Amino acid sequence: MPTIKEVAERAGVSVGTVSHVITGSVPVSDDLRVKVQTAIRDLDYHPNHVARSLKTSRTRTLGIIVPDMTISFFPQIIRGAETAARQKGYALIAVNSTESGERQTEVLSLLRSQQVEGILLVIAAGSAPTNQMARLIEAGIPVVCLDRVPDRIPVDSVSVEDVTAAEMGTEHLLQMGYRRIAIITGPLALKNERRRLQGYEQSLERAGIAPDDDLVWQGNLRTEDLEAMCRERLSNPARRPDAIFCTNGPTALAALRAMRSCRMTTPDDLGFVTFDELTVDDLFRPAITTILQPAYDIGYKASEILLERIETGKDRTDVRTVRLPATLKVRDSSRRVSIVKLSETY
Amino acid sequence: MPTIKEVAERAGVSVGTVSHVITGSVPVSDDLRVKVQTAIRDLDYHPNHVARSLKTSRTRTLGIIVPDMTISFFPQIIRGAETAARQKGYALIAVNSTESGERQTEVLSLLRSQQVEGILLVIAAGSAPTNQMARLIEAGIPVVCLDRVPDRIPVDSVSVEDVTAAEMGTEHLLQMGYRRIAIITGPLALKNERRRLQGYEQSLERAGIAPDDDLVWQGNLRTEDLEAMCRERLSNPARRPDAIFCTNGPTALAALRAMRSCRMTTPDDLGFVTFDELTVDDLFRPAITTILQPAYDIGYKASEILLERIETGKDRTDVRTVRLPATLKVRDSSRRVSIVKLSETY
DNA sequence: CTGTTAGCGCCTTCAA
DNA sequence: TTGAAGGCGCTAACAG
Repeated sequence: MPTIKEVAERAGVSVGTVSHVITGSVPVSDDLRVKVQTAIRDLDYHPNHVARSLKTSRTRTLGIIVPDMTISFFPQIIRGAETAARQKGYALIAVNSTESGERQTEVLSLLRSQQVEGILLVIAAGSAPTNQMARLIEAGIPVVCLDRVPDRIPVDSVSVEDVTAAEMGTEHLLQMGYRRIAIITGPLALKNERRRLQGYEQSLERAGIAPDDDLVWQGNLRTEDLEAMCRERLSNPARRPDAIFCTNGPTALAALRAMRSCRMTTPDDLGFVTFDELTVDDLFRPAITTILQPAYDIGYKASEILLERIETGKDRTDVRTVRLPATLKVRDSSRRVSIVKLSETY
Repeated sequence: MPTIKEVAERAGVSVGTVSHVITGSVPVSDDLRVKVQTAIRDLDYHPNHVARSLKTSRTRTLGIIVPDMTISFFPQIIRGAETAARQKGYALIAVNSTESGERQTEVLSLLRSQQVEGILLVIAAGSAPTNQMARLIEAGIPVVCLDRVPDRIPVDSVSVEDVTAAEMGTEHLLQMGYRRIAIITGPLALKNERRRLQGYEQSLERAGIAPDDDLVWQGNLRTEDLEAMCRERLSNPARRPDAIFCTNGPTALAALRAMRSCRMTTPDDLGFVTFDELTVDDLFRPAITTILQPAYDIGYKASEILLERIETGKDRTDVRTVRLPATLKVRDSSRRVSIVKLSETY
């Protein structure tokens, strides 16, 4: 790898001049500039970003930590964040925490060592991130939380309007005539899961339906556990709900698998609404009624806020909390099937 | 951010000693080591990776460039690559080329500037990467190509057994009784697309079916274009195929959309087989018969090869070409429907 | 406008 | 076993 010195030699100028050409910070005569540019091309010179960063203590790099890139919600966020970062000349490093608190600590440390100038964080479900985040912020590294917002820690965050979104889904099911609506949540340690539960409860209350603990199914994020829980809950016909509302994608997939093994289908046996797209638009059946989160926009917006923090070094005290609206995409799974139609299928 | 110097001061030792403790390269007495470790914790010190890299010219960082992380095939590759890298103590930076040659050049340059020690590359469809890659390799930066393998350039690569996989899909359709099998490919500038086409042709030939140019539908990777092409091809009943074989996921989605707008379904009107999973296992209908690529393994293996190159600085001349086997997952879309059954549906 | 030079934070001889 | 010092490649004064 050629260095700035070699470029200078080849162009017959000093390293200072080469640096001036590269950064554009100081005017250089046309003559020399051309010579330098030629040398750069001839040598296939790429400025050593590492050395530059050491000198300027600016890496122009952001980091983003997501639980698992193979869940389609997250790559969309990353793409949005990447686009916003690139527009400001920043690069984005994406890493997975594999939903593990321990691993999250590792990658956080990795990103710090890499001297990223700011971090976008989707908190791992299995983490108690309080200290970590506090230390980061104390160290002057801005953090913006996405999707999952921690309790009690004053930190910038971008997520969906959880309560409203959950109300939207629940009210839609109510309108379609469902009355015994079960909600399947992820870990209630996550604030956004609690908020979605809250939206559900508010809608029921408003509709004059008494809360029923039997219909609140709290799960973790492990597919097998979730599926087993759903199977068990569905196996008792007496207590069975007439509709299911899932607060996230993995939960919904587990619920659908459980329904299949119980030989139940939607909407024939159960109405069904979930957060997050499970498959590719509505090419496939059953077409699931879905609360769509603007994942790309969440990433984009979070990146913008982070960059603003970085570039203005703004006051830590005014925490920004952005909530973007979700949209309800009504499909087949929430269409109420009449009793007549139901009996016909037998 | 505290520096090694501050740690040294607080521990009452020299920076050299602190460095020795951190790297473990030189023995340090228990007494001083404990003091140093305490100071590190107290100060929440994280070694500056940038400075270390400058000194050692080792970043222990790999880069991976994919066309688009929101296509589910690629995150799986990334996860595999990340896991292999982590096991060797390397970090992985993932970036998107947005399927653009220009952007690919940019991110390649970015990764070089970031001093990554090796690059995993899924070539963007719109790129003529010959020079780029040659220069990288010349500069001593190892590259391993994944999935899409360039022509003519001797470079390590890991991909699926394209020919065999395509034969597998085609033969399955033949066995199910289909005879007019159309193939929809991506850009044939991509070698793996050509190889898949080749597998298809070989299978037809072996079955004594004459090649029919009318049944080879070459597309690009833009959804709208692909869909329009499929719609047009399907609109002429006389020349219509009885089955469709798609060489990649985006193509398959476009084909299915086109079929829907032509009011055709699979398997009723057309048999259907594609490379790559389109939706979540077989929860949804139509359940598409799929050639599954071991995406995670491809990423993992590529990472291993790259790391081997880096750590052994092995001879460039012995190019490694790894082909992993695909598997055929038979589902509904390739089940031949009898004429009787077909007429029943009307 | 151009050249010279002092570090950025760290690791690694080398000497003690 | 410890400490002192040079230098990785670059930028940003500063001097010319």
